[in-house]
Amino acid sequence: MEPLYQPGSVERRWQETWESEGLYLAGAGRRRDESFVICVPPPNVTGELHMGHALNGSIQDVLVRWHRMRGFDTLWQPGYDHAGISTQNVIEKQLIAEGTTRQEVGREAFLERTWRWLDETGRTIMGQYRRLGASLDYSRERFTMDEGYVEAVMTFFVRLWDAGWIYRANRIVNWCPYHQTAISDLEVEHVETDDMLSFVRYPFVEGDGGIAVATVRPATMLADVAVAVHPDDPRYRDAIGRELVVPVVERRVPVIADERVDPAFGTGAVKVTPGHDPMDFEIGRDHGLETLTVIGPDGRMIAPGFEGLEQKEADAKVVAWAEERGLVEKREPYRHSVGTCERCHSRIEPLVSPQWWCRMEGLAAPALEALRERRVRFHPESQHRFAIESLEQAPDWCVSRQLWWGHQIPIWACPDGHLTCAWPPPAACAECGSGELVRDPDVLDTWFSSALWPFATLGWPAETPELARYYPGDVNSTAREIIRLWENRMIFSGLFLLGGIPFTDVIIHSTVLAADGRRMSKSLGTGVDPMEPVEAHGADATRYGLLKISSTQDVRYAVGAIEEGRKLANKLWNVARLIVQQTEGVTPDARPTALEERWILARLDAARAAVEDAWARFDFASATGVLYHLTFDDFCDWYAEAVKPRLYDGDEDCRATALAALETLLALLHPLMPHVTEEIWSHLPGRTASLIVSPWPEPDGSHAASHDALERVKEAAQVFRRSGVAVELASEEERRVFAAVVRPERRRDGGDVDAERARLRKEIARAEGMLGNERFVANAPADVVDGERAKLERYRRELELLGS
RNA sequence: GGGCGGUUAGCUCAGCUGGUAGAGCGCCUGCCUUACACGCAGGUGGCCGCAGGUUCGAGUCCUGCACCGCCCACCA
Repeated sequence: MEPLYQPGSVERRWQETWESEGLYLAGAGRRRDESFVICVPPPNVTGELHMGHALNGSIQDVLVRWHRMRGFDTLWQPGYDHAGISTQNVIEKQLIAEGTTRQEVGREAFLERTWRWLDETGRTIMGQYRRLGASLDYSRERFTMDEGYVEAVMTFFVRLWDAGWIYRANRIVNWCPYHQTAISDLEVEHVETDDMLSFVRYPFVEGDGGIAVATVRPATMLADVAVAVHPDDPRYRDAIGRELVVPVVERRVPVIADERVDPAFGTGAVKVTPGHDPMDFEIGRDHGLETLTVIGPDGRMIAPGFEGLEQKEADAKVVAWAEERGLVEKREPYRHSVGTCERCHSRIEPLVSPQWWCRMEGLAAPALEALRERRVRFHPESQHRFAIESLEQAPDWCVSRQLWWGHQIPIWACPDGHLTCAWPPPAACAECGSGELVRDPDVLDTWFSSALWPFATLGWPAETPELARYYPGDVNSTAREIIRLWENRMIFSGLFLLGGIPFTDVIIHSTVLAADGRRMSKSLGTGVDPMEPVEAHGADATRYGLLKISSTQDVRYAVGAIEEGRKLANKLWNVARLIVQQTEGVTPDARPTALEERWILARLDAARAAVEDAWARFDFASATGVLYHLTFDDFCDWYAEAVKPRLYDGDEDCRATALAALETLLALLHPLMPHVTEEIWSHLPGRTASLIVSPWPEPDGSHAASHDALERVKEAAQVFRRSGVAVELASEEERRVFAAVVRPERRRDGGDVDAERARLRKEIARAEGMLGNERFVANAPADVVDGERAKLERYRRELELLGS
């Protein structure tokens, strides 16, 4: 064992060993009937591990390893998401770079190419999880487009259809002109954008004057079917019911009244364009207006006379036309937020198009009940409330996407237009028996399949032994932004399809921001690859650091925390060297014969309880803190220092206990820092089984009383080190420990006695002040008052020892 | 515009149901003491964002204000 712990080679070696010896497999080390199940949030097949994954992986691995040591039948389910739009984006970019398009290549060839690319280049994240030491059961890796998984997705859709919750509707959707597909509200990213706001007057058909409207998109005037004003707006009250002429197209449109119009914005009058604006679509629907379309699926104009123009060109043409006729009142710069596609950042085009929708009431109700009854609990509590609110307000789910990469919708149409929804693929139309069926070209929203992850990975809809054993699971851990997209949908689909919740606890972990507080993002260049600290400081250190900084809110990435982890690993390694070197041929055995032995066993016991409590509350930062101070302060700086002379002397009880105490320390640290603890474990005498499947330490409350005695020694040592004055100790044992810790050769004479006296006088004055306050003594809890009395007494005693 | 959270030592952050402020890093002073200089011992450093209130006592509870984040939202 070298003095400097080198994580790199050690960690890789153990990662290979653990996996090849089957210690990551579900059920490894199982000693009891209960199971503990977590499924990893399936990362995109095309993705790389980012800091959020690394934190989340650390969280899940700690819980899995802890439960495995406690004897649970653990399963940590790995796998990937096919990530419809994201993956298709990658392949489409490649095609464009090659001078072609997906349309030219064709659907079949495109899909073939995607599969080939995935096999060659995708699926890198599970390798990175391995390097982090994540003990997933890699033998069970699943993919949302696996043959069996497709069965699950199709079955889900058919069940929804049979329940009557799937319907087709022509609605205005968020249309991405680049991907040429509808995307959900949740996939739209709003960005502040600078635009021009144009005020254009629409003349009355009869009589003079007109009404001016404000618009940032003059081109959409071509599809205007009305002008709306607020019913109570005095400026326009008389205009309601009159007709206006839309410039350029010279269409006659009515002035209508609608409460959704904000009188304070612009001119207080809104042009109504149901075909190209979400609010206008609703107003149009409610007033029975026609829906006109002047923009095509590629975002270019299709209006007569404007065909093929970019919208900006069309805007200019329309404004020019109106300006020539003196209808433009003014144009001014205007900053507002514009929806963009979160994948390609194209400006979202609100377009009316036919899509498949899923009604939410029937799905949401049981999930809401489960949340309100806390059968599923989100942590922290604020996220629990958010999950409930999101479900209460969940709008119908647009499940169709005009993509190729994904699960094609299992609906077929016959020449007469009858629809058949079935799986496996039907041979004939369910209504007329026609065999000429054409399948709907759309695919399902990616989240439609992710919603099934906790049970589709276990073989559902087949009734597999895994499903019986591991469903429902226990914990799900994920990022905040995914609560509505994923968590809520897993809960309602589990309830709908299996009649039971998929897990009981949802951990919403911190978002890891860059060190300067900005978001970690590739485009900003603020991202940090988690493999960087793993290579520099080790996987153990990285896990430690990430959990140390984690909290219930966003946190800043701090290398310092990871360096602290590296120091902890090194410290542990070295104290183990000390003990291992002095205990050749000794059998570990806790023999609490001396004070320092009893004390460290009590400290280990207390730390075990604190750590268990913190893990169980998902308070990962507290747990790392407890383990850090246990190792540095208690084990190394006090216990190891106190015990050294007896260890060198060959005291058998001391040596056997030191080994036993070290073993307990290693076990407590293992879920957090598996590699360094396993490496040390392997150097201990008589060790054959891996620490992974070794039992978690049992409670042992028998030594708690030694605490006070050692605290007295600590105080005496501190006073001595500060002032050079030796405080008298009561027992032989205490004096022995004192002598071991404050070694004679290190004693220095003198010390700053005056400073120490001044400090004590100050403390005494403070305590006397408090105890002199009658109301304090009368109202404060007894232990607080007693604590102050004890402090006061001690300070006086110490002051006396220093002499005045 | 709505909702949630933050403001504590130079930096990053802990402080549970109110009891008189802590950690790590940094800085200062000693130490290469045969486990570890990725170390040991000791120390410096805070009107706990601002203003009120409740209380014997307030980072801790209440009210208002000021900044800073995040999420959500159809303001043309």
